[in-house]
Amino acid sequence: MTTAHLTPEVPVESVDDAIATLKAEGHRVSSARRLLVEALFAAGGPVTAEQIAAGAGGRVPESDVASVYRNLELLERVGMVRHAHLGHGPAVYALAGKLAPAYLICERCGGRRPLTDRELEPLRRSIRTRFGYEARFRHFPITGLCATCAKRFEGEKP
Amino acid sequence: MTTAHLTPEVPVESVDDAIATLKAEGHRVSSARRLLVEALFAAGGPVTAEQIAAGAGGRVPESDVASVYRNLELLERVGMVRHAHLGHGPAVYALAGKLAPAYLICERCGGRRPLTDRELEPLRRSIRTRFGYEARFRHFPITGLCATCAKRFEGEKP
DNA sequence: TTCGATGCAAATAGTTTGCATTCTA
DNA sequence: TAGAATGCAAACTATTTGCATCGAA
Repeated sequence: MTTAHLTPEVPVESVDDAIATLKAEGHRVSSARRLLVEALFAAGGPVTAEQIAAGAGGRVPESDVASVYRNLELLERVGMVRHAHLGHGPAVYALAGKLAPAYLICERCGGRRPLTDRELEPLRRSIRTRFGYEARFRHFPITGLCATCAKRFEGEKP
Repeated sequence: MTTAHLTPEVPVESVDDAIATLKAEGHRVSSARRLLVEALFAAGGPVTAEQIAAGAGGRVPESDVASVYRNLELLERVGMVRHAHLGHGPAVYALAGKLAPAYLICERCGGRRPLTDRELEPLRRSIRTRFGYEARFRHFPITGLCATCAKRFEGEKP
């Protein structure tokens, strides 16, 4: 694990923007890096490293998973990418701003409900006030039961 | 992954109590199972499967990791044990009631602050009211920055 | 004496690392 | 053309599974 999750987000508008940002930070731009950025834009939302390597978003010949991981880490250090663990499987990665600041995930049906910063603020404030923590909720999901499953669950276990 | 996290907790008072519970449910009691239960009681709090296999709590010769995992899963199905993922490493397991219902974990220093059900209730209520979710927070930590690190962090990134 | 439980080894998933080669700046 | 980045293979961590053997009931 790195401390990349403490990096401030650096949103990029386009592939070219991303490439320019990389160059500006003194990094080289290889075809693997360009493909990665293109795949992230094409995906538009959270994807796994494996998906990207396999050619997410229609990109056919993608690069090696090892390179994908290495470059995702670079993009994350730069702030263009963020990742989260939304369950037991592989981590998901997305361009800054394309990964919700938090997710409610149902332990029963797996349903994923993204939350906005606005929706999170009351929770954050409550935790700040009562425990002195700056809760982020970003790296792991808030697990529980969605309304539907909660109802069904009650019924099954009376 | 199983759905064991939906199992209601079945607290046990002692090793003998646990053994009796297992028998009552029709399970056999092997020395590996007894050692596992003893290790969990000796640990008193969250431990990893590896730690147990290595002989946590002073138990010297413990059993194979595979058996430890298999038996932890059994105990979890029965409700005597619960596990959580508190970070990127291995899962931690504890006897029912010995694992806090949620943890605040600092992304910076790694500090772990257990929360009580009483402390969690306002958060749960808020989420219930606003999103219709029964949030549990049990399986993954609430990540963020503890008061100390939040202060230091602000200072470093003005 | 039977079937469940064990230990061992091998498989698996996700991710990381070492290294010779390739390519960018 | 120097040094960074790549692909490939191998290592690694956490966990699961197959299977022959063992042991509890």
